Amino acid sequence: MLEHSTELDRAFHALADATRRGILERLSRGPASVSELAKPYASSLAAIQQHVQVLEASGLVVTEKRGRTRECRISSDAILRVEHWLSERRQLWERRFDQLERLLEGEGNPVDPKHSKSATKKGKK
Amino acid sequence: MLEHSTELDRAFHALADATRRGILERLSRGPASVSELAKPYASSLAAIQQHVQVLEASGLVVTEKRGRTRECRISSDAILRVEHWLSERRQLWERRFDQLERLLEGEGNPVDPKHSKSATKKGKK
DNA sequence: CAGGCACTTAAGTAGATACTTGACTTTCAG
DNA sequence: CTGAAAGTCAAGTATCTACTTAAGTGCCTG
Repeated sequence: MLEHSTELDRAFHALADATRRGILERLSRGPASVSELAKPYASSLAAIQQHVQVLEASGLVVTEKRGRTRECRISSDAILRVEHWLSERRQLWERRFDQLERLLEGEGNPVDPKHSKSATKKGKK
Repeated sequence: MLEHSTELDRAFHALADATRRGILERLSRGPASVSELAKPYASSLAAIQQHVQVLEASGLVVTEKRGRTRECRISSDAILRVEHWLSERRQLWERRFDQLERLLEGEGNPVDPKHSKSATKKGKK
């Protein structure tokens, strides 16, 4: 993977770091400046600013310069797009799994009880 | 971040690679062996196997050795946990945002039309 | 049981990453 | 105007990562 960085690449990469997730947690409680974001951490301000840049490049965070400070905010839209990618894959798999289960039940075969919970909550069609 | 790798760290890191996301997409359509997963890619089998190891370490994929092949499957549970982390942060932010908006409306102040869509769908209390 | 298939392990490498320190640039307060 | 505050930019460095090739290991098949 040394090539085209998609939005998802950047978003997941941004999320794959505990410091950046911590910044997102802080921002989920309201906007903050770079130095406010840096306070909980031992690292240098420059390090946190670089994290903010990564978050902004990923779209998960938007920022705006206000005088000599920079206001950082979460972008729900970008987070939603990541959530959707995940839930689509998961639902595709779960749907397939449930179909298979119904098929086995129809044939009278027993089903692995380890998974039966996800089967019992389907009332579709 | 050179220290404790949490489940989220590993999951997001696993997701931050297009090849691994491709593997997940393939697995969302059903289980597969390592060499089946490798087919669409130009890389060596060893490379794909390493990706599978990363995915398994993250919990997003579970595998089971069957004879001389290894069957790989998606774990919805692990994906769900990642989805939850994201949606909780997003919802926290959206709730805060909507509260602020209601507050401003109460004072008769205009609201940034760029965001008004998320304001109009709240009828709570 | 010989040979092959499907991984697995190991070692090595080029290219990212996360951090640091230090030098600016802007802005705002006095 | 002066200086401190809040960022920003630029190197430089220690790690990490994704890949590769080469050499196993264990399980079938003929």
